[in-house]
Amino acid sequence: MTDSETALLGKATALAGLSLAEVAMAHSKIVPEHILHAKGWTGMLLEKILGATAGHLAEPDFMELGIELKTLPLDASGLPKESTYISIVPLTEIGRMQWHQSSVYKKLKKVLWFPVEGEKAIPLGERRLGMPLLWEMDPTTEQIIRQDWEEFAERICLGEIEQITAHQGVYLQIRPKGANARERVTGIGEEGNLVNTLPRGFYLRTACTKKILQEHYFQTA
DNA sequence: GGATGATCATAT
DNA sequence: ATATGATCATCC
Repeated sequence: MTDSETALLGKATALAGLSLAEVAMAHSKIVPEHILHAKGWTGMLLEKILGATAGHLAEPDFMELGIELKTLPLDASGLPKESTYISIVPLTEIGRMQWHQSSVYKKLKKVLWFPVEGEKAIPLGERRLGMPLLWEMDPTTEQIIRQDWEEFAERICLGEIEQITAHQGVYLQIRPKGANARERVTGIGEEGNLVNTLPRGFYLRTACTKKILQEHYFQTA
């Protein structure tokens, strides 16, 4: 591990066990009353505290380190509660891209996973942070995600975006990603023409994050 | 109860 | 307008 990686992991590890209220107070932030109107608050808080730099770019949060920060909401059993948003699907360009150029690869290559209590019964401020994990995508996982991505890329450039549902993909899935169902962006139609369609995002299924947690937080035989 | 499709807030 | 941060609400 490089010095800057060690420093980042150290800063993150120092937060483990703290409640979001404690973390927020230490940084003069107010905990929102209702998470319904503050869905991304935890992730943005940690980005700010840890010094993420990428902003809205299609690059990892810590660009110089190539590390993406992801909070991981856990249920009462300590398993991931939700899928993880990765990036927007570049509908008109994905056909000309290679796996290693994709934002999915760039963002998942190295991830600082930050588990956080995610049960709705726990008020946002009382939710505690878990022990962060600096994770590097292993060849087995990459193979699965890469195959998912390449299948999606092929279907999208063949104009099949409207036929893709969240059911496709082993670890990766494509779901709508926008303000609402009336949003429109440019995509590729069935005749190879440009059409208006819903914006889509890549998401990582809990099947993948469950496995990551299993392999790194639990005793294995 | 889990997953899918829809939605909410913010930054630039 | 489009990206980021995600969780909600409903269906199965």
